[in-house]
Amino acid sequence: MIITTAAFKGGVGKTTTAIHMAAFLQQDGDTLLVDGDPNRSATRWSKRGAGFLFKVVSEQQAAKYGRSFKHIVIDTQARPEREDLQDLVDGCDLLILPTTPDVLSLDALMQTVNLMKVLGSQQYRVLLTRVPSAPRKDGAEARELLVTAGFPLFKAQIRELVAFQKAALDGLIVAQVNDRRAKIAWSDYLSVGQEILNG
Amino acid sequence: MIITTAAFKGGVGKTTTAIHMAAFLQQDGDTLLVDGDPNRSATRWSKRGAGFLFKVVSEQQAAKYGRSFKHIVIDTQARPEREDLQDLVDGCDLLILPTTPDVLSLDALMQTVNLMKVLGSQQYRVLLTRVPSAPRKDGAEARELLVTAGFPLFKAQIRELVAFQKAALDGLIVAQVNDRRAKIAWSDYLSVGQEILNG
Amino acid sequence: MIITTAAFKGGVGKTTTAIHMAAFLQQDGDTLLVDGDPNRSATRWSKRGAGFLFKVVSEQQAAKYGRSFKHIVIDTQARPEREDLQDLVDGCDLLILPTTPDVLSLDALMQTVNLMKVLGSQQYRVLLTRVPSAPRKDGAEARELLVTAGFPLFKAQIRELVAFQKAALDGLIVAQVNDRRAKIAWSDYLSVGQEILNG
Amino acid sequence: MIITTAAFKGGVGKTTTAIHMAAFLQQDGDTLLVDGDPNRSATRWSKRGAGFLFKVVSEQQAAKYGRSFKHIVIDTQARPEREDLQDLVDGCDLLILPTTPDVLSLDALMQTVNLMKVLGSQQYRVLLTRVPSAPRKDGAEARELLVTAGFPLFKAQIRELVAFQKAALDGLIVAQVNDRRAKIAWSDYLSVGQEILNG
DNA sequence: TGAGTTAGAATGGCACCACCCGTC
DNA sequence: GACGGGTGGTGCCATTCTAACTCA
Repeated sequence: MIITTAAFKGGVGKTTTAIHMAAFLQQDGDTLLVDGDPNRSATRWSKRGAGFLFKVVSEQQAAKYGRSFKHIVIDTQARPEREDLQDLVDGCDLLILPTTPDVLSLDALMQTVNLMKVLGSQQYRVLLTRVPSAPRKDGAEARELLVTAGFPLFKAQIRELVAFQKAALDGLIVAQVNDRRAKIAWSDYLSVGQEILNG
Repeated sequence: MIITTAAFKGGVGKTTTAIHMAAFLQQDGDTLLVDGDPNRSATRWSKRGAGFLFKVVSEQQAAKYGRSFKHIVIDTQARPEREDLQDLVDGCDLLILPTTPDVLSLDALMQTVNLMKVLGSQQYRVLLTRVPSAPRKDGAEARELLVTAGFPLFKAQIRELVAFQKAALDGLIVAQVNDRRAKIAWSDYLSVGQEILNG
Repeated sequence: MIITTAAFKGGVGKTTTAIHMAAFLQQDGDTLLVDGDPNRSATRWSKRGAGFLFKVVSEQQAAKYGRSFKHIVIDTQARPEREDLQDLVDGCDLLILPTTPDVLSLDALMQTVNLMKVLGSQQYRVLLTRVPSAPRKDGAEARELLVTAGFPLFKAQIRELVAFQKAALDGLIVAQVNDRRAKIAWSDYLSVGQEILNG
Repeated sequence: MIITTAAFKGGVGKTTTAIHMAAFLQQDGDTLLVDGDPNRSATRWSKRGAGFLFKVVSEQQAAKYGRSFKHIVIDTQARPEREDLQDLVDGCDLLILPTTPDVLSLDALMQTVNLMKVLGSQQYRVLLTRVPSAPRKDGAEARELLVTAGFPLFKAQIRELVAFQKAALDGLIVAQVNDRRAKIAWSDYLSVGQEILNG
């Protein structure tokens, strides 16, 4: 399975999503994470820690490792052009578009991919990330907005928790982090993964 | 005075900073905000509301309006190349590099602009934005990290408050927002402005 | 079902009524709002916000979308001529004539549509809008006046509340507005809708 | 002196303003009020009472009475086209555009007459009418909005008071009405008049 | 080392108060 | 002059999360 993550704005958890989707798929079989971000965020994340179970390579190395992995996750550079989107969709089994529930991110998302709404939800889906907890209603409001606008949306969403910060800092998967809510954080991405597998 | 905002990662408050610095300078004289972001975030922010006191134009219109304004704020596109940075610095009186106190943002910042540390703090400065409130220590830790690494840093920093979300949603300056903490949010940017004026 | 709103004087809540009747009908099935007002008030209202659940189109587009919607609400231009009224009635299942309980509005209404009183209340009805709260008696007096004059009148009436202002400002249905009395405001239009359904 | 009132939306106090400006000018010399509104609101207002000190005629009679009056006030029909505006301005000494401080009225006003902002404030001015009293801030906010947008605005504004309703009901000038606040209501229009005379 | 507890901060909801107007 | 109602402002409380502390 090939999963690609893309975003029109930084800071929405694109790299975090790519890494944890790779960790999820690794449970099922050997997985390759292709770091296409010019900042090399995923690679540097990986190098801070003891390494992940899955392999992280740059875009240039992707061809070489190509088909020796059961699953591939591709973390693309930010701000794809509208024309690139179709290419991204064609190049994978599922394109994940993470977005935070704030105005600027939603605005950039909706402004750019309105034309994609004709595609089926099998090909791409929007994932709400960094959702603040109650009593804030950002998540619910953003969800309603996106559904009204006709975007295919994951039922699961990713909470905003410090465990993700610690994971990035320590070079770990969030499930391995020493934090009281690490399990909860990981369960969010588990839900996303199961939602993908169950269609 | 010409102030430019740039960032190596989205979602760090680059546009929010540009808009509020323009609002600050407008207090002193007519100010022009040049929206150089391909997402046109500042322009769209402006259009959601009743308009700002300062004028917002695209990069293409910038030359035309050029010198009829006392102050100019330039909101650049995300992810400048390292070579562009010197150009950005040369093209303004002060380059503001906003960053959130999380690993990925700090990582991208420090990785890219280490060469700029030879420049004086008159020419560019880093601004910590979206700083979580106590008991989280992200702000203090990031501050210590940046100071240790030798970056010129604003003493002032911008809190993470919903008032900024409401401002973006309503197309207003945060000071005009109907929110309990709107005054506090605006005072953060006021501090930045005064820090600039006082050298 | 096709509902049309018309008024002989602006500022009586014609557009507000059209939008909220569309929101009411949308609960039952896909609804189309045809914005026939030259000021494009409904369209501009819609565009200020994140969009409504129902679709808003101009009069020119109405034919195209025509029959793919279960319900249609038509917001006509102000000040129809007396002869146009019969056409308006013929072109819909129910013609709603909103009016505020002030002399000038009532005067314009009664002066113009006296000839319609021969029609049954199945075809058109007057809706009192922007009714001030007690101790003002404007609503009761206007109601008595209209009943005496033989006009079919909705038992329900719409209060004058700032929530409606906020809804117009934010591009939302009044039920979604952040206001203490938003629920009350919406219940007024709910009553109108139920009164229509119950004959 | 010739004063014309026009509005892009009904219910903003256009007729009320015309009548009271006529009453104000009558203090200085014989005044004619030309009722150009198809609803004949001013004429009907006049006939409900014992008559005004100034004369009210229809548009068709205007030419006949033409120059035998020192002052003329013209109450035009609602919703002038943009092209008509220049004609309206040319046909009088001062064009008054009354507007209520609500979104829909302000929207219609600003949408239509942006092109007039190049004219001097000697030729037309916007008058805020039906301004709610404290603690509501509608008036102040609308004023700030209009000033920011560059419209010439009367410093004076007309409060929303029942005295105006009673005046319309009884066919009187608001100063003659039996109401506790009638004097206050009249003083609002007095301020407008004096503002006109003092330039 | 791990679990439970407490303090601090921000948000959202609710209640209370002051102000103003209109009616009696 | 008293009363009722809506609006805006302020203050209080419950919720949630984080960090620090305590205890086993």
